[in-house]
Amino acid sequence: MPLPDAPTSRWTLLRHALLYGGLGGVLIVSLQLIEYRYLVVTHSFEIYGGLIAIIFASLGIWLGLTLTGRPERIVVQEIEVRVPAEPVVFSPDPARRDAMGVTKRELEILGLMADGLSNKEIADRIFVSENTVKTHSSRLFDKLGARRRTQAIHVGKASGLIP
Amino acid sequence: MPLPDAPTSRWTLLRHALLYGGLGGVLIVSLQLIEYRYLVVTHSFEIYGGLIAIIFASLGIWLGLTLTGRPERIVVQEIEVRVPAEPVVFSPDPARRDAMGVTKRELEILGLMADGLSNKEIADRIFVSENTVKTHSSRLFDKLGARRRTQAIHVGKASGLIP
DNA sequence: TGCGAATTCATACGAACGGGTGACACCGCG
DNA sequence: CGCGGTGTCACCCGTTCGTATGAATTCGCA
Repeated sequence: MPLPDAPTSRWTLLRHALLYGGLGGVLIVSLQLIEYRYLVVTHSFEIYGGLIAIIFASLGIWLGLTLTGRPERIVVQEIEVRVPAEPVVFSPDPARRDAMGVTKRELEILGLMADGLSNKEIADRIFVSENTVKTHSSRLFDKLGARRRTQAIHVGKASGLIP
Repeated sequence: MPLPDAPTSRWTLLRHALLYGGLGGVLIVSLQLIEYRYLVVTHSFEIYGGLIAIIFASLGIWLGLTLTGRPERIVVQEIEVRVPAEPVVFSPDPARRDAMGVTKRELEILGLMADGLSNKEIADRIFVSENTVKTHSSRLFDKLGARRRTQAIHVGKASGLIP
């Protein structure tokens, strides 16, 4: 109950409801068939009722245990073992750069883009005109297969071009 | 559209449960009525069978819920998480989110932004209009102190809002 | 049950962005 | 020396983005 995002989703609930209904229908039909064919003789009601009672009681118990979910709470404790991982200082790897045909200037602009700078701000930062930044970024987008600067940043990070 | 992200309030859950339960009940009752109208004379025991089934199923559920001792087992699983390259397996931390007053929807949009999607693509992805995405992102920029989406992504990553 | 927050949608407008093209200069290499 | 790659800059045009404003609806909570 205290878990708001319990694994028993709405779908699970619905599935159980459907399963229950379906099983009930199948049982009723099959029991009727059985009764008509083999137990129609005498005193079938007792057998019939008994079977229904037993089966549905079992089914109910199973449902009671299942519907409410397993009464066990699994607490997952994550123990983080930090392995060296990436070097803290990002090294502008020329290999990755050349592999994609990205020039130094383009990579530089990509990094400034990732820092959230606009074209104008980038232009002022590296002392070129805004148009120059545009041409660089256009070529960069071509090489990265991106259509937006955000996409270029995403690809650049995924490719290890920028930290 | 209710994607699995939505919290799906308890009320909605309850409503669906009641709906399907009610449907099942109506089905059973109507079936029994039909049966009663045409077969009550010769097959009245089937009604009793149904009653027995319902009663024993309820009894079984009750049994399953109460009689069977259900000790709450707390299973603590300790998992060693080795971090190779990327920082940590990112978990959407509501604390960080609340600390900056960012709503779930805004955070969701920020994440899609960081994946390089345009407003239109985000709108299509989460089934809202582009204007809605614009509204969300505007408010998000206010809260993050950003003026561009790239800047918002940068701030979001620096703040641990997004991986 | 009422209220504030959250979500949704719309319109309009200016700013930023991206594509396309053309141009010029520099540098290294054959 | 020509040639390709790179860097720089400009213009135009269409798209996308961001802002402002208003409003309706739903949700969560007291």
